[in-house]
Amino acid sequence: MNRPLADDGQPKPYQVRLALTALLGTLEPGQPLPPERVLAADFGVSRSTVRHAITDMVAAGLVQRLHGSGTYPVPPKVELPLRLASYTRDVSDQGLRPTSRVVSMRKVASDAATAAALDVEVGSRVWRLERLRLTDGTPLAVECSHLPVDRFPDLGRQIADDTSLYRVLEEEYRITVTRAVQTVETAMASPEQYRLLDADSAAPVLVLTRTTYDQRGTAVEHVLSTYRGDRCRLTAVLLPQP
Amino acid sequence: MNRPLADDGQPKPYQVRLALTALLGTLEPGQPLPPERVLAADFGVSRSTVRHAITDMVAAGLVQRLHGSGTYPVPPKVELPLRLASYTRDVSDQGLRPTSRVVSMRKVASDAATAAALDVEVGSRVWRLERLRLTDGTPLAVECSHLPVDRFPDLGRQIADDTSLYRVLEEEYRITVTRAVQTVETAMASPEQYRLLDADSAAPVLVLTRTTYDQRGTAVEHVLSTYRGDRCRLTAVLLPQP
DNA sequence: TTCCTAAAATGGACTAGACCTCTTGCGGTG
DNA sequence: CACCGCAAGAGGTCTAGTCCATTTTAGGAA
Repeated sequence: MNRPLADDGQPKPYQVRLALTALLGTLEPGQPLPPERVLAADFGVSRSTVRHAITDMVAAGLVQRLHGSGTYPVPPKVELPLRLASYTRDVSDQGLRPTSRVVSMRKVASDAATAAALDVEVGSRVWRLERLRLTDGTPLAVECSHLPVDRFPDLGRQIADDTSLYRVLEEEYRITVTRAVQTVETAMASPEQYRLLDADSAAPVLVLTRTTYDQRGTAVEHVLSTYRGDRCRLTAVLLPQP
Repeated sequence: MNRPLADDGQPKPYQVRLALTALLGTLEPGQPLPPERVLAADFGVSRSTVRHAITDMVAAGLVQRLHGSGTYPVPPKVELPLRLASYTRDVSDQGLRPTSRVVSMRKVASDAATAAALDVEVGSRVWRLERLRLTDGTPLAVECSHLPVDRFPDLGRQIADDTSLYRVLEEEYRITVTRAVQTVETAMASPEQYRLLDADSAAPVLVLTRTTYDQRGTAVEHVLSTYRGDRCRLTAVLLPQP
């Protein structure tokens, strides 16, 4: 098959991307795109240009690359409500199966940002709980929570895979989270992160930071979550300001 | 100056990125990074690899490229509260000067997504208002609003640069927005968009869609906004669910 | 001095290709 | 039939280079 580009003066990677997006619609489910080298020959561009286009499509969440196998269409995004609920509920509300894996759990000295958020002294002991969040077995996010050790001394023994942190706080420490401040921004993943997320090195991620407060208004937890931008969309319901 | 990489097995663009991030801290404000060709020679890598690293840093919001001039550090991000307030207020609350430019204003036939959001028939006439949002004169977002023509017949004459749409709705049509549903996701910008935004073609953007409802619960407006991911961060205050 | 122009320097957009790792599938071996 | 090994083919990484577009700068003309 030969499909040379009708060059319209737009950047070539963009033209290739449009052509590939159209091609996607004609594929059977589970069928990969033609190999990069074939596409390069067919379109009359270099393989680098094809890779540039596909990298953009990966970032846009249209396709995923499987090393050694091929480039495949991907299923639609997971919806993540911006609300004060647990990851478990957010995901299972969509009929997907949420799981968590504890990557690491240890005591560290708090850095400046964490200390400021939790209103403790810089360098004081905090738990650092790093978890991998999955939907239907596929990695969606890396979540790194920080909580003061002196308030939650036994947390290290109370957390395991698929344990809800908020449930532990409620049942073991009688703490209910009542308010949170959250920020959202884009970034590029670090190698450590995209390794855990099984994602492409060029994939943009959504970085969410959240500080959670209890019923007395005291900061309980400071979280930094890194979501695969190609696999989720945040939603929020906005109401008038006081 | 010669700073060859102490290759640690990580991807070279990542090593270069770390080295450049460190270098950033030593720069005087307003001073550019060394030219790409110089960095390539200094680090002992190809120029493509340096460009790859810098592209990641642009996406991460650390630097900006100026064609023909150099690659410069960039100021910190604009905070955008996820709340039911106007763009004007969000930006001016941070001591920045918000302006808007009407890119186009015309009547179109509504597409499926817009029709569903506004609860009108597919193909019915809607205003399509495309505006460029700027802070201190720098492009931040492209905002494309859709409103039903039959409810707002004279909107075309009532909107100009720096006009607040919500003020027109309130003063001319006695409509107050009381609720909105918003989604956030990442994407890559189209050439049209990054031209307007004066951004890099590889820059990820935050795509926000918002449907706004009036005091009677009727959908008033459907907006698709494309924000430069390197220039803003969204914030939200979360409260318990009903 | 001031202004214009041409050259130099910079980022932008590719191409062509080498070499790597990982997956897949085929064929031989037991 | 089951298993293993290997080769082909896929994506991953990186180099070296060409030519273009834009900005900056230096030098010459007025």
